[in-house]
Amino acid sequence: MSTQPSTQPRKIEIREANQAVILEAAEKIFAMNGFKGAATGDIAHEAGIPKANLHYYFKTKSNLYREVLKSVLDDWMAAASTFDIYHEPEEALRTYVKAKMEFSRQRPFGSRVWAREIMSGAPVLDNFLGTTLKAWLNERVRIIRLWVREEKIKPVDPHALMYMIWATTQHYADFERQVIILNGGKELSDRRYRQRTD
Amino acid sequence: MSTQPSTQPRKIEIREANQAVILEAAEKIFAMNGFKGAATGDIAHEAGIPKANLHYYFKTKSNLYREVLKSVLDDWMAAASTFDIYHEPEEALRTYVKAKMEFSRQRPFGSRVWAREIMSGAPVLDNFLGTTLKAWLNERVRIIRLWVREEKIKPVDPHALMYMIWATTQHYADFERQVIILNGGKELSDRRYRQRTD
DNA sequence: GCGTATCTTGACCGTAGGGTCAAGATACCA
DNA sequence: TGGTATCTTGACCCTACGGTCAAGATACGC
Repeated sequence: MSTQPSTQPRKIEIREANQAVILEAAEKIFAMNGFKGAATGDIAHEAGIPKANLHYYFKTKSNLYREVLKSVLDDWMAAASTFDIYHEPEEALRTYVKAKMEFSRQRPFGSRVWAREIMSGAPVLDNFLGTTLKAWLNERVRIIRLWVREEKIKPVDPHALMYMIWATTQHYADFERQVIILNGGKELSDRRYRQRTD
Repeated sequence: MSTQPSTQPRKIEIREANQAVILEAAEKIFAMNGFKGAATGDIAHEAGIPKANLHYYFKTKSNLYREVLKSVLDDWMAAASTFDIYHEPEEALRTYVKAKMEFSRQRPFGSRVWAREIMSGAPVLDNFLGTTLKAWLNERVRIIRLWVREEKIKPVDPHALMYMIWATTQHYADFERQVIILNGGKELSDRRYRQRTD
């Protein structure tokens, strides 16, 4: 992307490239220490730029934090949308769980930022949880209830099922350290969880 | 406890009472903001004492943090020990899951301190995870494998099963805010999870 | 009541951290 | 080649925070 001579829109590229670098660094530092515990200086250091430069692109720490969360949210919702690709319970759940596992594996830091945000009382995400996510969950709950009524799956509490999926998939991102230590450093296959979901 | 006139060991009582108050406040603040994000001033405020007094009982923030973790650990291990009360899978798992749910419900802050510690790379708990917990887990894994071999339960990956239990029970403490918002403020029964564990 | 040990607290210190600024460097367009 | 817009950065400011201190208050054994 940046190996081209110097023909196309450069200025914008600089801006976007820098923002991307900062966002990535921020995601990592926020994941490590939470919002209050994260230092903009540390983020800048992680991004390989001086602190003042970071503040040139993101006015405040809060702004930066919100941007990180927004970005994580997008991925989260993308994973969520896979729930509706298939109409049969087996396929739908399997696909969704797989997408969520992918998310945990590919954005462990983002996942942890999310977790920390919720643990802090969701000061920023509160609104999203109460509106978008709640609506999404209600719709999926409706679908699951339908499956149960049609006897396509064993009777389950839909909320409990969704929470269990979230909890388990998230566990591998958030508690990575614990899992790694307990497994003696090995990685895991994710096939098994999908079996247990229905 | 403190309504007695003034007959028994008072000095010690003062010390212990104050330490208890501070520890409780600390658990809450650490749960909210993590180790780096927590301010000793905030903890003191939460405990209703001046900051200097807090430092009289706990020399450093790290000391205090370690004490909180140790206390949480005790409860965690107590819950763990219920695994071995019964010898049949059904009872053993049911009891264990119930104990873990109780733990999540009664010490949500402690649970979050734990989670944050792990998410930060377990700087303090690292040693515990690698020794005590690992040993404990290995033994339970052995037991579960035995159950599978004896065909007492369906074949499962023991590690995956334990992680799922941990993840799900912990979810209710750590993501309390999310669960509450999504449920419109209602509490939950815990009966259902036990069913889904085997 | 007196002396000693413990406890309490406001004031203080040094460093760290969020954010600003103004002077220079770079890119781009004519 | 010059001019403008964007970018870069060291130095700086101010508040917050971890931790100390010393002077006073309290408890308690004698």
